Amino acid sequence: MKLSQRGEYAIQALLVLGMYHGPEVIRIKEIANQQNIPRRFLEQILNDLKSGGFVESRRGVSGGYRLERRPEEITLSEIVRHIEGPLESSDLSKESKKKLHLHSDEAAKYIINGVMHEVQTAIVGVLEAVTLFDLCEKVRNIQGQMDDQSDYII
Amino acid sequence: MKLSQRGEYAIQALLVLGMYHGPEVIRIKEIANQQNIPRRFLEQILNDLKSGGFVESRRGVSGGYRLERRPEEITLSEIVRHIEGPLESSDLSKESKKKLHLHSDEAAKYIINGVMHEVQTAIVGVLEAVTLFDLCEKVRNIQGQMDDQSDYII
DNA sequence: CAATACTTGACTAAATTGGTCGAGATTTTA
DNA sequence: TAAAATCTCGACCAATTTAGTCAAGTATTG
Repeated sequence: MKLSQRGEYAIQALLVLGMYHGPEVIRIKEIANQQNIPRRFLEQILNDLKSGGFVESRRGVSGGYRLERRPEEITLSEIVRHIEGPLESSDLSKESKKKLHLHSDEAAKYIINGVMHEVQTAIVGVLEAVTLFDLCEKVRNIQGQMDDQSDYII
Repeated sequence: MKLSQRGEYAIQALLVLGMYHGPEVIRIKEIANQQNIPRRFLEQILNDLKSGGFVESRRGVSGGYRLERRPEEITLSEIVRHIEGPLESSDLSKESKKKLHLHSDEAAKYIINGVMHEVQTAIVGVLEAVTLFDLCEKVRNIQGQMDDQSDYII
């Protein structure tokens, strides 16, 4: 599984909002600059994240975005699911009654689908376990290392 | 992760070849009919599988395809990797020296990449553990169930 | 040599991806 | 209250990928 550019940008944006999480709002332009994301594209993405209940916005001259929920309550699987579409496709193996009326191509598809469902479960397992907060921590960690060197640029 | 149609067809085709594995060769048309795969498209796919070392072919009037290796030696991860491209993208976290010269967008990308690498490892873990032989067994199983009912069609 | 089957490479239509853009609606602040 | 800054909404667009199709060729068998 590879993340689409859109997906990566979405997580980057949420990461910024997570790092500076508080009552204050952050302008789209700041996020775009800091993360080097095309501004207009980011608008679209943040809008999408808004309708997904991840962020809320304020309009007007001192407007911007902030997280709607706390970083520790936002899991990566939710984000990816919202932005890239469903992580799990319908599991045919649940409909075990139909199992007895399969043509041989259906049998093959059925079996393959079963394995792919295992794969999806594994993916969700990983993504479920990581919260936005976790990601922020990691970023803080490597930024801490950078402080030790004191030759970095932000 | 979702399989492309091409990927699903490839596995279906290999499954057929696995089920009837032996010295004999199976015609493309039979596979196409049995699995309901567009014939011309399947040609392309089998060709690809051939160059990947999964199948071998015989030309001429009694030609066809057969597995080049035994079903128990072909793992799903190999198939998917060959047909859908690399399962694992380069792991930035291995290059741990660079870790100290990251702009903040690079830091974010770096962290995200790390998690996605975990995801890929999980995916490979599942696919690695399943051989073509395993899939054949499963198909035989549900076909056995169908025999018990004796109202199925092939 | 005729029929059958794989081989190769070009071609195409439709969907997806990665953006861009214009015009409008809101809110702040001078 | 008007200007300026900011989000909002939907349409638009080019490039890439996906899912096939097709024609002409090569090999093998009977």
